[in-house]
Amino acid sequence: MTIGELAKKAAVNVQTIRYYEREGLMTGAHRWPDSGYRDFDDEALLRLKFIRSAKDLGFTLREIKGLLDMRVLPGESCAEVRRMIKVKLAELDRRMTEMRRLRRALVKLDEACGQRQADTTCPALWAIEK
Amino acid sequence: MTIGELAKKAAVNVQTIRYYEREGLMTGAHRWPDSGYRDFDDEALLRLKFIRSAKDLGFTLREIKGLLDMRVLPGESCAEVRRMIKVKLAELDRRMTEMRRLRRALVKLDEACGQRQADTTCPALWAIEK
DNA sequence: CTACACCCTATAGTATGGTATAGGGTCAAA
DNA sequence: TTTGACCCTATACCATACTATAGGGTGTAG
Repeated sequence: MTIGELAKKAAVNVQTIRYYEREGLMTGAHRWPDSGYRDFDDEALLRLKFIRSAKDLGFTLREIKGLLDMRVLPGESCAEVRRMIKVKLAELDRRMTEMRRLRRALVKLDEACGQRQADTTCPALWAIEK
Repeated sequence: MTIGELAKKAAVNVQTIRYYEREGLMTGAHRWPDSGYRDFDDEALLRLKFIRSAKDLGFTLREIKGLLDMRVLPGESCAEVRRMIKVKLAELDRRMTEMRRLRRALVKLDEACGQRQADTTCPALWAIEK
């Protein structure tokens, strides 16, 4: 598929795909020899969707590149990759804990809002988290 | 406490606190009349820590300002705030689902790495998520 | 009373992650 | 064969979120 088709399917800007290529996140797309047009396959679409969802989770492009590069080639040891996976899992767990904390605070604020007297002020979110 | 003490306690740069003030995230600190020095209390520290942890979760400063401003004053209705809380909760839940998905993919990659033959290549992370 | 670590404002500079534009080539339908 | 929607590279520009610097004042320990 062309870069325009890929962009449409993944709901990203064409320039963004070219930018990801420059930054080494979308690697070596096949090119048509005559026109020089890029030609993407379904794997490229999966890869691009992965990049977007990881970015949505707050990972930087550098971190996402790290995730994408987590591959062990034939003959190599996987010790290093497995160590990196451990680090990423710990980070993910830390974030999920923070998310649950914020979630609890929002629910509490909602309850406090529902029960408050008309002449009082809602508590602040930062004051709810402990 | 002075801005330097606050910065140290929250592990942020002094300039960052002044920047948050300009952007309306750290509101009206008390000032010493003679020197014009800012004077922060423990609430300011809580507020600042809240900003940092929300930022760590991938929220933009604009969104964090929205969270901080979610207050209902005496006499006002809380309907609008409660609607915003609902939106934020939905967003948080969507992100947590994505995080669990990435977590599962990482665990699977770890397993695949552990079981692979020495002459094969590890699967890619983007290919594991379905 | 001076030296040094702090504080102030204002403004400039940086990194990240795009987005837009200029200037030009390609391809398919009418 | 021309027209319009696409593609290419290179470069400029933008918003966000800081971070540093210039130029100046404050406060306290020796």
